[in-house]
Amino acid sequence: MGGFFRDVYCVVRMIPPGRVATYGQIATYLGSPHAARTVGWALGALPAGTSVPWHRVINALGRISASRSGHRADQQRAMLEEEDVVFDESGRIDLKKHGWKGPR
DNA sequence: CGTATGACGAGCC
DNA sequence: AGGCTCGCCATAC
Repeated sequence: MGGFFRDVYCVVRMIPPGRVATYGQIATYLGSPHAARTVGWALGALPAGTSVPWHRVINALGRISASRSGHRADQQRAMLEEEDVVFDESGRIDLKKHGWKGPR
């Protein structure tokens, strides 16, 4: 289709509120289990105010990785807490509890 | 067409 | 448990 990005956005849009998915999980779903970095790159290309729930995507450690070049990490955490996602003392999410199991 | 980049992941120390 | 290194993939230049 238009490209890998569009596919990434399509999958991210499927993630329901209160659930989170990892970059690798999305990459695997798209058929490229080793393209996790590219997934993160696709999300980083999203403009502010996008309809894509990019905040529901975190790394395999259950942690937010967006703090690199912008304070979006703080915003991401706030948005997730709005959806009842729980963070532990280390700022990590329990993927066993909030992890997205995929589309049904 | 070759090199560099990037919101990752798994392995090793 | 926490931090560092190498590997992988899809765009940009």
